[in-house]
Amino acid sequence: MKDNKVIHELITNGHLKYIPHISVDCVILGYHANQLNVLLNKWKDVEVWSLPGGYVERNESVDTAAHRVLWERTGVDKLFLQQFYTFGDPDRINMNRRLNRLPVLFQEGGKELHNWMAERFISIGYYALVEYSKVSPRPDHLSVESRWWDIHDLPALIFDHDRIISHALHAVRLQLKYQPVGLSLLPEKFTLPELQKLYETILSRKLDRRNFQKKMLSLGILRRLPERKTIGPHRSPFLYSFDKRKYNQALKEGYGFA
Amino acid sequence: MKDNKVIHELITNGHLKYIPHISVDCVILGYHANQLNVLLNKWKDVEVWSLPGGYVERNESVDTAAHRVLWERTGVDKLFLQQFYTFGDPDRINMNRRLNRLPVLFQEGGKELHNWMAERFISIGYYALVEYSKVSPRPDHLSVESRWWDIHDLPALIFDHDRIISHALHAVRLQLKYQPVGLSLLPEKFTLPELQKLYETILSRKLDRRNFQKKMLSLGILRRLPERKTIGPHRSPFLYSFDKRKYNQALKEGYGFA
DNA sequence: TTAACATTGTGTACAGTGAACACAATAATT
DNA sequence: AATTATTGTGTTCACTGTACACAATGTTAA
Repeated sequence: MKDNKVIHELITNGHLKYIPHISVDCVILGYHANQLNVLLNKWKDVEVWSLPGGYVERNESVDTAAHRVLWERTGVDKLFLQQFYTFGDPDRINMNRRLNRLPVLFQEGGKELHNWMAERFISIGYYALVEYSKVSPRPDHLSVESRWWDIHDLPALIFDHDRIISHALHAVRLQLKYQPVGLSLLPEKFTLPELQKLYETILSRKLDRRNFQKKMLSLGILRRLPERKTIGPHRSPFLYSFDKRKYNQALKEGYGFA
Repeated sequence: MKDNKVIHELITNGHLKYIPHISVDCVILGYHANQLNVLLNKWKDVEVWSLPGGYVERNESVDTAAHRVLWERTGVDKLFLQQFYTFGDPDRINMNRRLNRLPVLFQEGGKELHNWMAERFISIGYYALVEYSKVSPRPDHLSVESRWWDIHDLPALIFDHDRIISHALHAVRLQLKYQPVGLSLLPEKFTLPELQKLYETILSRKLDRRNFQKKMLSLGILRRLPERKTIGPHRSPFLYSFDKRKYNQALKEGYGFA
């Protein structure tokens, strides 16, 4: 198989290309059907899933590495990608060891292997918010499958990846308080009820429709379009789009704090 | 010299003990005379200063490494130490290159050296708040001097350490909004005006005395003592101490967000 | 002894924000 | 034209933060 050759090359010579002991893990959040999803990869030979991650090239910025991983796993680029925490416990690799046998990385013919990829890694966590429909999940060489999972109904995860995900969710909820969210999660034109459902999904709680509208409009990052959206036997809501200049300004400066 | 022997050992064999390419930098903030200070080390042979930092042992948690650095440089332990960002630009090492000659790490007899310590480092930033008087700054083996600097009047700093410091200051100010600050910066007993001056110093702006008192007391982390402090020809303010249980609870849970 | 002064302790008034709630407008169906 | 579900807009109220007033107090100077 071609993949196996790539893996072998990575295991034997990867340490020349990449910085050892450092990895980047991306919590890629997609929004669909009022549900918040995380993109996960299934490992080749064991029943565990993991966050899309990667290594940092010897002369590459960590931010760039995170963007590269995102691009390689989703085909999406130029996205809001936020570093949120660095996980540096030496035991993190053993945390969720419910595996009955070791992944290919760590063994060969039943014998435990020692290569640079099986050693301790300090992982820098990033989260991204992507439009679900624009993403075509692609597994990496170590994985057989890549797909979305409901963030509240996750499969068995490797290492401390469950902890990384909750950390990321916490960071996203915090962001919601003082920075805009939605540009990369909604289509170009959207209604206020649609935006509200996104917020409710991220926060896992209901918001008051009227207060939400007032608040969002007062932020000044939305532009009401002359069109409305037909949604059935009810009043048609206005369509809105983000004022990208003001959106990015709010993203940079925040609006929760004086 | 003994130091030179230690340095030589570190340069030649350090990579066996420590994880390469990873460092920890601590922004240690001390408060004194209504001034916020940062602890800096002066490098041995060049006119630059740097943050106290260190490396992560092969089987050591990153958090532990940060605590160890703090302990080694200040003699203080069991402190509130907060990871705030990881700096991973490959060029960060060259950012403030106003050096006319390279530090000893990077050269020997005029020739540029290539050892593990002179390579690229990804640095995990921590900040700590310490009581100024309890600290006895101790230079590490690479430094000749260790002392406090006014955070608003810093000397020439190596690498991107100026950027790390502003990041840290930003993080501390954010913490002030939703977590208590002061337990490690003030003596056991203190007055409300003293606490207020600490807040004003961190935020670099004046606060209203009356509103500040109301706010602080409403948080429920202070205990008024029966004593007062004599401060001169004026009314004597009450002394307070932190209710450590409630303080730590507020530190954990925060109070700015519901 | 007492007046002056700087500083602290406590209280009040007002504006702005978020939360709870009321009602009219509207788009399709009956 | 009536029905129904949903949206757009407005009102009320409690709470928080901000601005400001005044009395209490510890020392110094007259």
